[in-house]
Amino acid sequence: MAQVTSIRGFKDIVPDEVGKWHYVEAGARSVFSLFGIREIRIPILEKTELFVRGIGETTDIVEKEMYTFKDRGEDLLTLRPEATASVLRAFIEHHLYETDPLVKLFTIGPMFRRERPQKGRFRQFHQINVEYIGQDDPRIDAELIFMLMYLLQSLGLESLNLEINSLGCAQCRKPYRPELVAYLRNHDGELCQDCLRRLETNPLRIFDCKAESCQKILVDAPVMLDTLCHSCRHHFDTVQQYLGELSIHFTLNTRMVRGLDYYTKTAFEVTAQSLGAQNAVTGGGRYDGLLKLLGGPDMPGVGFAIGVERLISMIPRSNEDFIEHPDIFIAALGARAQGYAFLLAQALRRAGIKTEMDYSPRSLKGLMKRSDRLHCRYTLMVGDDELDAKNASLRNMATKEQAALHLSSVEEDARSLASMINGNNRKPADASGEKG
RNA sequence: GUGGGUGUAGCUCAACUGGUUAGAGUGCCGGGUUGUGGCCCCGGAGGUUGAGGGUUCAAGUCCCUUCACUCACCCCA
Repeated sequence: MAQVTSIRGFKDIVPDEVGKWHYVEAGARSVFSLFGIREIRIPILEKTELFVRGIGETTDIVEKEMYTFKDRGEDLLTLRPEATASVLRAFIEHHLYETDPLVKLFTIGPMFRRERPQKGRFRQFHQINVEYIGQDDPRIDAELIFMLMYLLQSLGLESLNLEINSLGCAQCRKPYRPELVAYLRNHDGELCQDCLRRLETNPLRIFDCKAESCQKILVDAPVMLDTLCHSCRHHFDTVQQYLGELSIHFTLNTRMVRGLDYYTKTAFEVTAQSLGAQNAVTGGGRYDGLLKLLGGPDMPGVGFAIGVERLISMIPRSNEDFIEHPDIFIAALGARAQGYAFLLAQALRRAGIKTEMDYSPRSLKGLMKRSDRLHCRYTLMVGDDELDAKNASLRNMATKEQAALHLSSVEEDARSLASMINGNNRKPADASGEKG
């Protein structure tokens, strides 16, 4: 039979890799709790309209990357390509703005975009998403960025570049856009094919173009930052001031634009060379008009998304560092001993001891070898003889020391093994403290 | 969607210009005297060489088609 394989761009996360995922998720959750950011869980499927309105009709995501299909009725549904639109939809739907002036939310989960896979880019990928909704004080932007950098640093990531920019508000953008378009029109002979197209759809993104000819033109192009209105200017200055006081190093990238239409004012990205062409670990920014656009109250918000696969690829530790090892392996020889081992294993697990055993009749050597391969801390050796003599031996795999264990009942044996193992588990300071 | 690169054992890779039964390391299973792991030694299992077709006395190797993976463009986390 021909085997069925996974879908292109959809990856399995195998057991050896899962440890890093737990590490990242646990690290994120612990930082979020310090900042009072609460979890929200939202559906993977939404009405297509949510993303069309939220992300923008002319964006690449909406135009050609979404997994959209017709439900049995009429509704067009889409597998979410990002989380912000859904989080805001839920925020509005549950009137969360009535609960607190500033609502801080995070969510972790898979996103879907039908792009050609490459390094750091998959069709199903995962994001850690944070949104601060309700207020637009520049200190909120600064805190969000501070929190993000603190999280990345606490996960052990190095050589990251934080870039920030301001995209202005609707008012100050209005005069800027025609100015930029006019400038580019004067040079349209030198623009690449893609940029000629962008000139019509979303001229801001020409700044992202990698073609040298285009970059040359952009050197003298008018920059958004120079045309910010008074309040946007002040907002951005304050963000930078506080980042400075928090010792967050950043570079001002006046040419950074984000790919989603909803961003306003503060925009930021964290990139890393080692990621290859898809070098952004994180991106985010402010989106002050988005809630209203989605039919909610006219409230400001700011947030970011971390690409979990990209983040994980940068963690400077091996998968093995995160693999959990069993406390004890029960090496049973003989049919009766195996029966005893089976019951003892369940009792030990109930007592909180990570326990392994083997269900096939193997030699003691084979059992020891398996215990070793699993990196068990102890091996309990018990054969039919020991069972009769009520005496098994417990081997410390690291020190090779063996101690005799008097057997009575399964429950009793589990209890004494558990206390022996937990006893040796204790740190010296703890142990001395409890001895008295 | 467009280009480049690569598909051989579970994993990492060999196999001169086409030439016997496609190899090695690692992992897995077993053994090295009776019941003690890591090191060493020996043995074993495991491949339709991604798939399909073609050229040839002969194809892992050459040609065509197709699929997958991968990197880049594009785009973004």
